Amino acid sequence: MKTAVAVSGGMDSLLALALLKGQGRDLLAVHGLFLPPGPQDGEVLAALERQCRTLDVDFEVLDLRREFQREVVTPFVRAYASGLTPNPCAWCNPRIKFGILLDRVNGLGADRLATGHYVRMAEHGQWGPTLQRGADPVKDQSYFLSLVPRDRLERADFPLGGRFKNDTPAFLSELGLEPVHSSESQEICFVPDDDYRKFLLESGLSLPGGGNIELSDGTVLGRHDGLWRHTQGQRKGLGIAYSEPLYVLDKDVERNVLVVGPGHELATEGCLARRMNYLVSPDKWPEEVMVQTRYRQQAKPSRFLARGDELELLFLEPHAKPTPGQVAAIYSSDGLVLGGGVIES
RNA sequence: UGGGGUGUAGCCAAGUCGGUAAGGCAACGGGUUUUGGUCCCGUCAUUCGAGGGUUCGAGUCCUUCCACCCCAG
Repeated sequence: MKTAVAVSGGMDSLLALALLKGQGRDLLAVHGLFLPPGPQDGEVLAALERQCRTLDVDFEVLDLRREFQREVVTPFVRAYASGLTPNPCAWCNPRIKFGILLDRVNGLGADRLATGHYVRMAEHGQWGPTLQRGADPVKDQSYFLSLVPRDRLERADFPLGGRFKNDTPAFLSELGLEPVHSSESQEICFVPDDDYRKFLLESGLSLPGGGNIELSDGTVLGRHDGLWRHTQGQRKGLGIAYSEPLYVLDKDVERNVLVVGPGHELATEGCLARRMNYLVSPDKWPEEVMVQTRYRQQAKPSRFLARGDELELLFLEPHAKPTPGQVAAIYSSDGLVLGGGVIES
């Protein structure tokens, strides 16, 4: 029984590897290649390999660039072009990491896959193994894993789930380990300079052009250069001087109009999520669930109505308008992930 | 051409009995952050349409001119 550990070169996956090694597990470190070749690749791979040798763990490199392009990058670009705001990190987990990568490590003799995510798998009395928020509330990444199917999560290990991110650097140096990448790479991993607009422009896909910026009553305030440059709830970048801050309320794709308004107009009563990934069958859910429609947002209480792979949510507290294309993660009040889906409207 | 109104940073806009330029928006910079966003912090008028005058001191008073707006015609 062997466990594969996905190592990126960052400190979290390194710690995951070290912790599992300390448990005496039979390990295989795997590094997935997702991005087009870069100048530092050779160096990074060599460093990773050295690191694994030090820890006495076998190391494999898996080329998943094609798959990543097909499953994450291309859908990302298409989503923007069609007026949605995609969440590539949330897709990468079910499709790549716990999808294709997990399949590939199976082929290498590992039946489980461990990652450095700050989430936990809890054993619930009635629901069985269930995804749970990480112990560290500021680092919890369960939102990004809510689209991963349950049978996949049951084959996952998250050694960092009970730990706090702040402790990680010190703990690593105690172990005498140093990450290959000194800095955390945030933002979208495949978008250079954190500039998704430039990335879209260079993607070669034809993008919709400019149109009006209007208030919800139809008053024209200005022009935009393409709906894909904006997203619901966004304040910056409108370039409109008004008596108060204006936020994007809606992207009217039909009319190519960006609808904006003051902050209080962002409030909404509910939303519809589709392509639901149920980690716990909704007929077992409590009457009231907690819904998170953005990463790093406080989950809000909500009622729900499940219809097949659609979930209608009725917020019980004021809630900022969710963004179509983003993920709605459903939690129990004690932080167990009941499911996740893609926001439709 | 008569009558009225307005002119303060990119936009909106406070400026009281003259005392040495609020605030909001936008923009820019930074922080937070495994998506987009949000949020937080910081920067942003030696100058108040232009000239002259009164005054120790004027955006604030007087005056001339200019520009724009509205109602008349």
